Amino acid sequence: MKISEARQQFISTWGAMGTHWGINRTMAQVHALLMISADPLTQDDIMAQLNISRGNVNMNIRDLIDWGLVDRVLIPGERKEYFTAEKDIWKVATQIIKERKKRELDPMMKLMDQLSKVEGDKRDKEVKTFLDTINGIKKFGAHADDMLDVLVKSDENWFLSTALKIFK
Amino acid sequence: MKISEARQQFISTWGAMGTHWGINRTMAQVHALLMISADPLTQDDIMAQLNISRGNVNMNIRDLIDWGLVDRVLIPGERKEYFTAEKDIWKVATQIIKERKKRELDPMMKLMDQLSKVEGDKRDKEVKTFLDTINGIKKFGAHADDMLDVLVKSDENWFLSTALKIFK
DNA sequence: TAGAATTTTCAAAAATTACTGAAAAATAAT
DNA sequence: ATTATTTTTCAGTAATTTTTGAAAATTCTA
Repeated sequence: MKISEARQQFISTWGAMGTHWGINRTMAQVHALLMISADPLTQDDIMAQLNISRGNVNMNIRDLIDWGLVDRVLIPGERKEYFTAEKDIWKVATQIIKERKKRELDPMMKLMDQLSKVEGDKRDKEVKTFLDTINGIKKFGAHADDMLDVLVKSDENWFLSTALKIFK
Repeated sequence: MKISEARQQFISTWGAMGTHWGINRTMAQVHALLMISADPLTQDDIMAQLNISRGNVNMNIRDLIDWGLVDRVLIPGERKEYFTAEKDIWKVATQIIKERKKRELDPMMKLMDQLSKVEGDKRDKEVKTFLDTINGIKKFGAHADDMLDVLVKSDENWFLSTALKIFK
């Protein structure tokens, strides 16, 4: 397989995978392209390589920056903005975990706290089942939260080697 | 907050969350409804409670069964089929992890293996960056695979308490 | 085996989400 | 301050995904 074909394949698959993870196809493709690009790219480079419009590139790049996965790079003497992606996959993963925890787990747990205050007789089967579910999620969420914090704060080698030694 | 309102809120939020996780809104809502329902429900119950069509219920229920999150229940003497969801959230989580590993991680790793065989001079910057990315993902994926296996096979209390004791 | 109840399928419609491209805003150069 | 370059916005359009509902298939009953 030739390098150009392999690159295409990677971008396309990473994009398809994105849709399974609540990220839109194009955003994942831009990310893939930047990950395998040795040097920073401009909006025009990305437009050309992925065959998408300027507006589309602009919006997805902004989202990627919000996610902390892409950085603006200033090249001295150049007028245009350049963009580059974090290439260490462990850092990419922890960054995604950190963001999703903030955007999804935290608000979900806040809601569970509210819902667990529902009024009603706990001997009522409907109320009991509801509260059991909510409280189960609360407990699980609290554990997950703690573990993800540890995971995100630790460095790759320490975490993975320790974890595997112990759990395997 | 009254129980009926709380239930609605839970179903609606769980549904919205689903869309962030590559699951469609309705499928997540059906799952939410079944989790907080004390007794098994029929397709008609679900249609009525979520205000959706028969075909929609049918397809989403089937998907949930494929995911291993919902089971058909036979009630003696009843003609209709009943459905129920696993209520232990740890089991729900491990089931989802197991399925996603199979559907997403495994094929992705297979692709990385192929792509790492790309032909080209490793001193070429383009080739080197590509291979570094691919190999990084391979290494990361292998670790993740091992850890998820342990996680899925262990029981909740053992895993969470051991993990927290060690890593906190 | 015929008829009734229930489930499944799937083409068409609706709803949602993503993309384009041109105009406006911002930034830099002269 | 004017012009040139680049970035950003966003209304309209396109593409994709989800939902409906009625017909077909299946399953059960007698």
